Amino acid sequence: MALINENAARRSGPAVREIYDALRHRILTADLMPGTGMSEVPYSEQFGVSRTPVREVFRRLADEGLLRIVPQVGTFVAPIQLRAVYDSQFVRETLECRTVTLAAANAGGRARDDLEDFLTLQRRAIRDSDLQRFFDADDKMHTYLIGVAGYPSIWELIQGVKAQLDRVRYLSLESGDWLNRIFEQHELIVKRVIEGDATGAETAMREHLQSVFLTIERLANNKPELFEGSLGPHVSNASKS
Amino acid sequence: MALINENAARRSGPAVREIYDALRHRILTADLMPGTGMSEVPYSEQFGVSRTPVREVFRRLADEGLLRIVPQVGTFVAPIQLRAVYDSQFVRETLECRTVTLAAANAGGRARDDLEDFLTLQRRAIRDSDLQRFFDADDKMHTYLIGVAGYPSIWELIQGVKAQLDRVRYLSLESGDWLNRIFEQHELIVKRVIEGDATGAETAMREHLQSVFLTIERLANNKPELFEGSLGPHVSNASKS
DNA sequence: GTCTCTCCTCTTGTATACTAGTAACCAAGA
DNA sequence: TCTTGGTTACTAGTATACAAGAGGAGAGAC
Repeated sequence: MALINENAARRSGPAVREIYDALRHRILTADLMPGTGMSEVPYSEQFGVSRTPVREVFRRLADEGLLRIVPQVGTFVAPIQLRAVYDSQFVRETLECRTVTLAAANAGGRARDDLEDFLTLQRRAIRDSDLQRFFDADDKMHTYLIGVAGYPSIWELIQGVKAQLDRVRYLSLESGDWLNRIFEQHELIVKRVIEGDATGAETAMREHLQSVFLTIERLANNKPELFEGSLGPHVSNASKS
Repeated sequence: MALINENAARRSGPAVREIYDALRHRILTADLMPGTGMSEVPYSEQFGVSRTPVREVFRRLADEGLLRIVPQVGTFVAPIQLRAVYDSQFVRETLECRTVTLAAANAGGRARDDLEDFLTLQRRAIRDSDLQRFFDADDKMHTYLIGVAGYPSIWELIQGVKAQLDRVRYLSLESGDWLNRIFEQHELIVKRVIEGDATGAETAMREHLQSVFLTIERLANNKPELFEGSLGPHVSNASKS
């Protein structure tokens, strides 16, 4: 699994790494829509390599829940499973709320400067309406906070889980005002971390992450064809053995 | 990563699945010690298959942090990285403490019966000194509690993270009295979940998981040659960009 | 004795050929 | 018209062959 080791596919040959990054990005940004057929041969031709590295990439993306490999039939872009999205949100929220608490306890003067730099980056990205750059700066800030908490490597794990959330985020194509609201939430988080207000930071982080989650539920209601599984909240399931 | 989709290697051909299970178990139980060389050819002969499925298994285990693939050189059983162990513990503790809180809120009459069944299984395993059976029942109970909380699929994620902890657990070869202590902790958790005492259940779970952690530090002190990286606790790292 | 260069062997990375299973299509019959 | 049978095309799974790099052993020079 992704924790522990540096980056997932980055250890392999250059072909694998490149193809992995490209395909993952195309899936997350919904350039490849859920359900799209993905058989190995066309992509090996497209990237100018043999089936082997493409196959390795497919396998890895399937492990991440982004592809679905059906033996002897084909490989398809996985539908967005609402259950998986809910679970991913739960994991991310639980871990990041805990780490931001620790971050607030740990943050020193240097962290203050660094965090303000991240906010500046985001402010500029909004000014230039550069969504990708904003998302990058967003990710970097979350990564940084987890590092300040003392557990930098778990960002890798969150990254994997977050893939499901990002897919929805890109699909919902949000703009303008929404970015400002996210940014204000970031400001509040940073403020409380710098102040050392652990409880307040946790609250701010939870509200932040949950507001992103609202986007998801809105999309699930508007475009149910992209999803698989019911929308209902989890029910206590005490009947399993 | 591993969340979202059912089991990791279970989707592949029978060869891959079988080899994956076998090798993973051998690594976790320290039958294959950290540092052992693992080149592809001998194992393909041993399992009577070609390099391809073995290679796929190696890559998957490398993703889990159990193998380390060095291109053009060889593949080795990964050393136990203390940092990774600490991080794994953090993730598991954070997630399971949260889920047990929810479980305590959700648990109904059926859960009560099921949980008591799990305890009975464990009691018998201890009576028979059957370590493997105890570990299995242990895992099943944790899985069940996460299911009651409403997020059954995140057990997959914890499972992956837990691999690092399990390696240490098997290496330290604990016995007798230790099992009883674990069992008592389980009893306390179950008791509080059934009572609906969310806070109490969380506390019990945290103490339970952290006690496993003590084992780790003991082993790290006794057999440092199996480990890689320093033993010190995490330090706030606010210097990263 | 020691250092260096070369070559050989072993490793993983990649390409290609072969196997086997699925599904869709089409035709023949009721 | 519907059903059923077989044929065909396509898929992923596996085996094997080849390429490229790392590392160690051994020979030679100093």
